[in-house]
Amino acid sequence: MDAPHARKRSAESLPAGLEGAAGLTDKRPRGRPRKTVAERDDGNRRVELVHAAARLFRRKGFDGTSTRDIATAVGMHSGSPFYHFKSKGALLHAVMAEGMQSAITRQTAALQAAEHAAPDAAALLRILVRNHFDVLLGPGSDFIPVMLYESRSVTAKQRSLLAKLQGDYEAVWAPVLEALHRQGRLRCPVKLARLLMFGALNWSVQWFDAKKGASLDELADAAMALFIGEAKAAPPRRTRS
Amino acid sequence: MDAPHARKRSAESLPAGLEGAAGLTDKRPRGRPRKTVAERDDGNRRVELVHAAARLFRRKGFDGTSTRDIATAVGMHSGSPFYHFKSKGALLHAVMAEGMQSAITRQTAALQAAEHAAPDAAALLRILVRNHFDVLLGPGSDFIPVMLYESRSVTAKQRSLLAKLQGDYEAVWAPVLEALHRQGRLRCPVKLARLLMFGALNWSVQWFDAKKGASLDELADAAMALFIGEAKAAPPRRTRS
DNA sequence: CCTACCGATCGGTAGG
DNA sequence: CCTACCGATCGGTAGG
Repeated sequence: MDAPHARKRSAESLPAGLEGAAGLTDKRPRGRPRKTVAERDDGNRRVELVHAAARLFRRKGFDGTSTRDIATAVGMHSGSPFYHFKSKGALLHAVMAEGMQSAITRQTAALQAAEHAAPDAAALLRILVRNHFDVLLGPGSDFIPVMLYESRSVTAKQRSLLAKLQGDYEAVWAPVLEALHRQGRLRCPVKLARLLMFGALNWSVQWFDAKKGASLDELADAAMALFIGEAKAAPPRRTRS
Repeated sequence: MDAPHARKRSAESLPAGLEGAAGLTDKRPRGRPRKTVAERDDGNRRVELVHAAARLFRRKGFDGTSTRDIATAVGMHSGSPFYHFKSKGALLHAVMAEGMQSAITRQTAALQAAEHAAPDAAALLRILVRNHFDVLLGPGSDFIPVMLYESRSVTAKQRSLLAKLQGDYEAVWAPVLEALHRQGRLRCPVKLARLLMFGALNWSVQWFDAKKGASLDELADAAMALFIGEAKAAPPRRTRS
């Protein structure tokens, strides 16, 4: 009978590039060193736990996932996650907060980079929409779906912390939507427009299939066409129906 | 110590009008009679269970609701729901299937009634959208939200049964959306338009608050304006910004 | 539909 | 981070 606690590294929960080099040789030149006395992996195991929790919470839901599931996924035993997180709910909050932080950073950077070249509000919206789809549906993106669909399991204190992050995320969109509204291209109160648009985008988590159907670019085009009646700045051809 | 199984009728789970008369007097003229030997309440208790399950599944989720919760809500003891349903999952399926049947019937009837008077595609879409909001957010509407947000807990066989109902529901919308697309008022592939629009509508379950903010009519107006750029057939005034 | 119950599983903890 | 464990709760059932 094999030892049930054989350490299993989950490659997919690590940033690309961190794996690969290590593991090819026994020497592990600069990778994680052999564990020595009084030396711990510090935050690394914590990061692995958060990634595993995100994947499981998304697939099975918060209530449907046991802390034992999460422990097994990173090669720990049942009680060990509580060495890193004081409760299952704290793990959920870590998933959500990290997902929001990452999304905010990403959208802010994309917008700032684009504003140098194309100060057109529709083009900026398209960037936000396209990135939003990537955050929701791209590879390794379990954090935001968990944030969106497991909010019921969050405590009141956690909820108020997350509300601040959600406000920051919305604040990135606000000036773009207001500009479009001023131009008459968004024919709808801005606040309701945002809620309805976020719904249209977020719902894709329920039906999107990466292996068939539209690509994320096509999704973004369709959403833009639906919301403000134009897919791109310069449509390659015009179809007459 | 009171008997823990004092029968508690849950008034809110009954159609309006069924309660009220009964309960005011001890004679219960025509209401549910005293239970006599070999006489059961037949389907009534079953209906109560489905309603209580819908409410609890919506508020706490399928995994977060125990069959004991449901039993207590209708004044039963822990094992009794399994006299009516063979499993917790069967109760979930009953909630979803009943919700879909009801929504399909409602939308079909509304569309048929309207087609006599106003064969305008935009007006028909507005009816579908308004009714959809009512099904999602109106009083006593827990069934469809459960259908939408607890699909993860459904078995493969149940999923295929529900997929047929979902297809029927989509079929009600299809001709309206196709007409709008032909008229150039829906600038987006019809299939993607349906998915994005349903998302925009369904997401309202997450943020709508009946006690503040927009009414269901205002929501429908905003959605119509966002999707096809017109809120009503004859806008009362035009705002220039 | 109640009573009484079962085996399984769960979040979490003490102590090392 | 493992070992060993606890009390609570869960879906479900037999037998009436």
